[in-house]
Amino acid sequence: MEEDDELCNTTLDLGIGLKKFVPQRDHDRKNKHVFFLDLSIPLHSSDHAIEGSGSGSGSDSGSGSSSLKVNFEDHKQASKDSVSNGCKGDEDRNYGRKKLRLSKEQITLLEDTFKQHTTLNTVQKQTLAERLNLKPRQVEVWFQNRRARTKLKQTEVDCEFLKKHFERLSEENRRLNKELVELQSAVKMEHPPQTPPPFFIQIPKAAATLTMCQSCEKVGKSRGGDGGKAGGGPLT
DNA sequence: TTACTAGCTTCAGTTACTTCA
DNA sequence: GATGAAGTAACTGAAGCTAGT
Repeated sequence: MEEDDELCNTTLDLGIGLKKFVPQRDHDRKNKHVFFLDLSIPLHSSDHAIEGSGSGSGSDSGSGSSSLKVNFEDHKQASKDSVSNGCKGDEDRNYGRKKLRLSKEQITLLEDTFKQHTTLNTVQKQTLAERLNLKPRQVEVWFQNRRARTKLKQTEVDCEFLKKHFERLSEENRRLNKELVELQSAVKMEHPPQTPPPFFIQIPKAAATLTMCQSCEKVGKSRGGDGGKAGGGPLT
């Protein structure tokens, strides 16, 4: 019943289809066609997804015995001492591409900053980079990836919500159809000769042949059921 | 005013690397 | 120790915006 309450307090405004991407920020004015799943749902879970997600994979790992361990340990120490940036190579374009593992402290500060604003201007980026002993480019990349993770997480939450809502509507549709059939048979009993033409409420074809995005499939699989997978036809 | 260009930013998609079971 | 999956830092390319010419 908690779900019911949640639904009751929720405004649903959704659409699935192909449309022009509507820019949400001044600097985000791409006008390309994208597949969208547009929801205006104030979900508690959404907030959680944004606040509690990402980068939580214990980056402060002290294990490992490769030569890189030295770098990580050095970096950990360095970030504590604010001496080294732990960055390998002089170029941003690092062809060796040895990956830096950000320290716990660095991630904490990045996360805190991200909670305040998900994009940084040049000054903010520079300042943060100095505080973290990283290059501005690294801060920029982290924010890019963080935004991507947030978006993915949000999409998963939205898909999950849509799935539940669809199931709820399907159930209601079944119930109403059943009720209709019962009423029709009752009317038939009373007025056998003048039977009105029967009509049925059907689930829209498009809804019945929804193609699941990867995120939804993931969620569905992780829940162990059939995931509410409904057909395989592409959306039109 | 319009057209072009350079420099910047963002995003989506991908790659490469690390960690862990 | 080998291996595959998951997580994520870093890269690439496309596209939009702005300022300068």
